[in-house]
Amino acid sequence: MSTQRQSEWLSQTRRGLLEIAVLALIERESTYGYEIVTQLSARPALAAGEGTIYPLLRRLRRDGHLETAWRESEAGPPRQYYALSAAGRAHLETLRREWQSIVESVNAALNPDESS
Amino acid sequence: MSTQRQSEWLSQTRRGLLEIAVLALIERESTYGYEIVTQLSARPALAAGEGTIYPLLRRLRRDGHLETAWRESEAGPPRQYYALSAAGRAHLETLRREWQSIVESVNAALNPDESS
DNA sequence: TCCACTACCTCGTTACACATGGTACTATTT
DNA sequence: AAATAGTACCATGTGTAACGAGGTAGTGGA
Repeated sequence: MSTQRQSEWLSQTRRGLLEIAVLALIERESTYGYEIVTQLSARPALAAGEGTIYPLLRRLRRDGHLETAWRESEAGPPRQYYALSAAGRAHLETLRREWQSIVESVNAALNPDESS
Repeated sequence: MSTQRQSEWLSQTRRGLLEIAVLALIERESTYGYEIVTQLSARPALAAGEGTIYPLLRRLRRDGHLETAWRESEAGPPRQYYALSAAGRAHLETLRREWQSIVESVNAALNPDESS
């Protein structure tokens, strides 16, 4: 498989966006790294390989936004499940607001004076 | 003045987004670096200092997306005006589409099954 | 003369996406 | 029994961009 080559612009833009997307996925349901990579690959704009997702997850845990628990799988190696901490939920709410603000700003720049 | 301290997340997320915003501003009307910094500072989500904008403009010119011309100012030092090249216009159209796709993907992740 | 504003620029730090490659367990095929 | 494919984790090196800090000039007013 291997994630297909993305445009350089997309690669740069994904920074931060992946964080909000991953937090949202985990908010929906506690899950693990490999599954997140698989889910994201369904959306080309957010598709990211393991070399991106695993470091991101460890970073979010390091910063106290995620809690982890090892759980066995019926078939295959054990999985490390991630869940939002209280701080993580608050963080996601902040990012939601900032994301909203970014979308408005970029759209405003793209569509000059959309009067009314 | 000096651009006020932004969140780390915003700083990372701005990558690429600044490019589309700056190209859109220049598409609207040929302008120069200092003016762009001033205009962006009106939108906190996209506010960026000179240390960010000037390198970005030079990068866009280097890649053939912008053309430049020095023009005198009635008061103050001369200004370097930027305008979109044909390649720059095409590039902006591509980014518009990719941006649209990103917004849809992130919103879909943030709002699970919004069944009409 | 000094200060503030305009307008350009460079450099060093830091952070992150990504490709590559590695380990290990399970299940299926030969 | 050995090989293969799929699952699931991880680490390292490279390249790029945002940002802060600092520097150079020109203009105009106190």
